[in-house]
This record gives sequence, C-alpha cells and structure tokens, in this order.
Amino acid sequence: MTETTATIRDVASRAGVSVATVSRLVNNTGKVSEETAKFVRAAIRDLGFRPNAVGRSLSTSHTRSLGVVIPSLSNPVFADAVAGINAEARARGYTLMFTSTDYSPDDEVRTIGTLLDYRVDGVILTIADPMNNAALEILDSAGVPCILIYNLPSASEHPTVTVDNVAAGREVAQTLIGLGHQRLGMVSGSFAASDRAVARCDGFVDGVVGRGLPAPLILEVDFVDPNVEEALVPIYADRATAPTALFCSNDLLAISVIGVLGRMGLDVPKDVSVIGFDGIAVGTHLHPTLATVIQPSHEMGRVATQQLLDRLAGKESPITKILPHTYRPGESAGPAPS
Amino acid sequence: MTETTATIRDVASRAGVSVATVSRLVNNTGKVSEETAKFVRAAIRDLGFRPNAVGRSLSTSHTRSLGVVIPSLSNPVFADAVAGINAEARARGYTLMFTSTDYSPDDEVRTIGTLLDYRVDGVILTIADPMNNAALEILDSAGVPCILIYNLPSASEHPTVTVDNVAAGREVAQTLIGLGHQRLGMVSGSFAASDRAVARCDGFVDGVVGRGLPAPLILEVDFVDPNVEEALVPIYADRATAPTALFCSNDLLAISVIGVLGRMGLDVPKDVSVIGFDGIAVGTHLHPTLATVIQPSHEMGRVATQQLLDRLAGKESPITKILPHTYRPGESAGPAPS
DNA sequence: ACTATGAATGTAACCGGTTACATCACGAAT
DNA sequence: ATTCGTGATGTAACCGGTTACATTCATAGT
Repeated sequence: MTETTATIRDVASRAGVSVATVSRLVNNTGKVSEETAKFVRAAIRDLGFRPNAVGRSLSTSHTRSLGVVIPSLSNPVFADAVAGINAEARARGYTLMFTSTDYSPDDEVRTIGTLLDYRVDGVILTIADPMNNAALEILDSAGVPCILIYNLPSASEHPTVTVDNVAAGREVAQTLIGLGHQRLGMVSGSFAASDRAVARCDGFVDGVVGRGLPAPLILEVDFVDPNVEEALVPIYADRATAPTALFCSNDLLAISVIGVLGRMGLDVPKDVSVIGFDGIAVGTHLHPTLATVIQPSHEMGRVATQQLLDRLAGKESPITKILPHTYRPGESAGPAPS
Repeated sequence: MTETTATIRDVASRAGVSVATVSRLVNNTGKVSEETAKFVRAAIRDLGFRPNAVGRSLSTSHTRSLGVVIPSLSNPVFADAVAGINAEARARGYTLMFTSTDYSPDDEVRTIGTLLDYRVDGVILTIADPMNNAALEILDSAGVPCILIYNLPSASEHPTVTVDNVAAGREVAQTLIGLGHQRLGMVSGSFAASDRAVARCDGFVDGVVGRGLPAPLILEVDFVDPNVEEALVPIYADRATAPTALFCSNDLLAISVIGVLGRMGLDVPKDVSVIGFDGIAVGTHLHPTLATVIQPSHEMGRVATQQLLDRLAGKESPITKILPHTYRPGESAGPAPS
C-alpha cells in the first residue's frame, strides 16, 4: 500500500520512453504519437503517477499557489472573502496558502516573508494600512504581484477590491438623519488597524456635519477584544445627551452594541438606533434584524482572485475595483425617540 | 529593486566558501568556525538571502506545510478551528494549505489529491463521514499522517479531536425535559453530510425516549442552503401538536429557526424553546441569547495541530481526544408553556 | 617521530520535474 | 539524387537546496 510514489522516471522506464516524452504528454506540450501515448498512459495508470508539484515548481519557478493574508477569521466578513477566493482559485487550478495576522503589522511582514519563501505566485491580502506598509514593500521588491481587498485605494498604487467606504458612511449618516436623529455616534474598531474604519468614519462625520448637525461622538474600541460595555456605559449614564443613533464600523461590533444597550435597559430601536457595516448573514436572523451596509464579500474575494490570476496568465494587470454596496434596512434602525 | 533573489550558491561564492558550509550555517547542522560564519552571515545579509523553500522541500522531501480541509468557512465554528490551527502551526513554523469542500465528498478527494501533489507533511480535516471515506484511503495509501476534527471516533482507526456528541445530545434532551417540555423536535443539517449531526440526534432521541416520552420529531435540512421556513411552517400550522422545544444541530441553524419562529408569530422562549450547538460567539449577543452546547473549536484546532506536529517530529502518534463540552444556558430555552 | 582523532571544509550526487537542443526517419520539393 | 521540412523522440543540463563522503590540517597520545 505504502509504495513510494512513482516519479516521472519510473513512468518513463516502464513505458519504455524518455522522461521528456512523459512530460510532454502530461502537460500537453509538444507532440507525442498516439501509439506511444497509449503506453505512457498505461504506465501512468499502473503506477498511479501524479507529478510532484514541488519538483515542477522548482524547475518552472512558479507554484500555482496564492498567498492569502487576512486579519482574522473570527469576522465572517473575511471568512466569506476567503470562501470567494477559494472558489475562484480552485476553479482555475490554484491552491491557497493561508494565514491570519490578528491585525498585527509584525505578523504581516513575517507571514509575507514565509509566503515568499514558498514562492507563491501572487498574494491577496488585507492589511492595517496600505500607506507605507512594510509587507507591501517586501512584496514589491520581490516582484510578486498582489492585490488588496477591503483596503482603500491609496497613493501606494496597489490595486484593491473594495467598496466606497466614505460614500457608505455618508449614506448611513443621511439615513439616520432622515429618521429624525440629531445626536449621533460612531463605535469603531481601532483606526490604526483599519483604514476602512477610518474612511467609514470620515464619510459619516462628513454626512453629519454637512447637514449642520454637531459632530458625532466617536468611540474607538479594540478589534480583537472590543470592550463595548466599558465604552458605552459612561456615555449612556446621561441618556438626555447620549446619541440616539449609533453607526458601528462592522456588524460584529453592532451586534455587541445592541446586546450591551439591551442589558443597560435601552431598547433598540425605540431608544437607540444601530446600523452596522458588512452585511454578514447572521444579521438578518437577529431580533431586531440588523440594519447594515452590505459589502459583497464573497464577490470581492472572487474578483480579486480573478484579477490576480489574469495577471499571472499574462493578461492585464489588476486595477482597483470599487464594487457596489447596498444599504439593508433592518429593525435596528428606527425613528428617533421624541 | 527587483534583483533576482539570491541563491545559496551566490552566497557561497560571495563569502568565498562552499554551498555546504552555507547550508550548515543556515540550518545549524554541522560545524562551522566562527571566523567563516562571520563572512557567510555578511554575505547573507548583503544579498538578502532567504532559502528557497521549494528547493529545500525537494531535497528533504518534507515541506513544513499542513493541509487543512473543512466543509465551509461560512460556519464560524470551522473558522474558529482554522484560527486555532493557524495559531499552533505558525508557532511551530508550519504553513497552511487551505481548502473548503462545501460538504461535497467529490471535492474532498479532489482537494486531498492536490494537497498530496504539493507534498504537505500532514492533513487536518473534517469530512462528511469517516467510515469508508475515499479521501482518508488516499491519505493512508500515500502514507501521509492526518487527524480529523469534529468527526466522530470511528472504526476507521483515524484519530479525531472532538467532543462527546452523543452525550451532549442526551444532555440537551434532559435539560429540555427538565424545563417541562414534552413534545420535542430536532432540526438538523443533512445527516449524510455530517456524522456529528447524526450523533447529536442519536443522543437526543435516546435522552427523550429514555425518559418515556414519545420520540422527537426530526427535521432534516440542507447545509448549504437550509430552507428552515419550508420545514417549520407545516409543523407549526397546528400549534397544539407541534414541539414546544427544538434542538438544532448547530447554532447557525438555531439562529435561523428563532428568526423563522418569530416571523410566524411565535415567541422564543415563551412559545417555543430553542437550543443550538457549537457555542459560536455571536450567540451571546443575540436577543434572546442563545442556549447552546459549547465546543472548544479554537482549542480543538490547536490540539489537533499539536498532535499532528508531534507526530511529524517523531513523537507519539495522534490519538483521539474527546474535549469537554459545556452547556451554556441562554434566554432561548425556557420553561414549557402551560 | 608517528599515528589516531576530530574539527572545518569542499565536491558532487541527488530530490523530481522541465525543456533547449540534438537526432533520426520519412516524404515532398527541386 | 539531394535537400529540406516536419514529426517523434531522446539526452542532459538546470531549478535551489541538502548531505554523504572525501579531504585537509592541527593537535593529542604513545
């Protein structure tokens, strides 16, 4: 059972041909007569030969593998993107080398280094901040093509697949204002760890002050261990001045916030409205259902992979794609209390 | 910037030594005088040399990479396990090749084939059914060590890291009966795609009939596109005979069920109690909070990886580990309606 | 003084593929 | 008859590491 796996030379000798012929048949490169082909196929079948990808990679200097680097799998939004990446990569015969960084820039460069050692053909990644990012520099100087997802388009010239976070933030502000809210707030994951959180916030603030309302209250919490309770309790000690609506930089945060508000005796949406961001599936099953901005995560992963793979196939280089986001109304956002 | 990456021979010639010496220094194998070491280190630094993992793998015939095969990333339970695997693997210098199979046995064997082509040193996987599984057979005949997670221990002799699903199912039954419920039901993901769903159901049924109650109603839904609505509506057309408590084979399903019940005008837990399985984080933030059985997913991933890596390091072979599960009470499970 | 021992290093084969180039046979064109 | 093109195949170098084995040299033992 545990026979040593057959090599191309085994196949060649069993079929009475040279390794070149076997290789040509296996890869459809160069001609081989139908007559010989039959022998070779038989030998391949008999020996259960499957070409060793390591040997092949060494000689071709490409691996048909892609690196995937994302902050965390705990957030379904990234899990969905990885699912999209996986689907597209598989369909085109590529394999994924995966790592998550827990939002740590140190881990970003460490992991990129490893991926480069393994000679991945390209990398799909979401990083803390694409401006002056060490990981991207390493990638560039190694000449390995890459594409960002979720990250903002930036002067760094690296293509990205994302949504218009600023516009979305602004729309959330307008939606909330349209519902009569005047005192607004934002609960965001750490700005240092997320350029998109910054953009969503920027858009939100712009939307709020653009309508002549006072700037929203901004609460920043940690990504890995967000202590929402600690942030919210002091604010809602005085309900008369506290925000009647909160925009959260992602759905997971929004769900936490709703839970905490409930435990503080505040009703969502009667007392406070909450809008999230991401559109994770579970949001539609909650009670109240979660109002949120949907980003097409699976599609984003797919499109990014597609572009990267096209590039590797010698076609056009990846370009930044801004995919459409949509506001999904939900019970968590209602009219301002009177 | 885009200099071709330096090879060990470049380093050797720049340092005026042989490749063997460089290799010995890099890998701490064999002696090299401090004097020479200095030159070599300098050359490595100057050239930015990093050993090519592909070349190394070819000659050592191991890759320091692990294959990870799971049904889906959409379920946070698997995402958590992968996070645990990632953490442990990284800590020990291993890289992950990742694929998801969407619960398809065909995909299982396809993806295992690819992983084997890349010569992963070991595989961590969750499959539909470990009995007579084609993927496991391939792995065995290739002599690649593997360890299951979530799957049940079985006659197949493959070690697995999981919880006692039968006992957990029985406990759920007892909990519900203790709350006064008499008409019980189970909503489960496809049995064909999940041996653990079968076990949870077995335990549940056993717990119910063991107490002299009529066998629970069993509803089976698809994993990838579970149409809970369609399953539940006919059952609750007659509320007098419908179950007053439902055990769901996973939390995602439970959340759906709660949503659907709510939309049918039924209150959870006043009219119907619901208990899930998995203990995904979001459950604690829901309203009502989700009663569930917690499995230590992150830990399961970690332990499995640890065992596999120990085995690869020449230590003991992996053995089946049954990790403790815990019942987490939640608002979704309450006393039976009178 | 002579050999045994061991440290430091180098040479070259090997891992499993790919592929440039050479070779050979055969029929067509001149 | 000679030349040429083309199809089919083989030879061997190469990708970038590792490592068994050989070699050299200095030192310790007798």
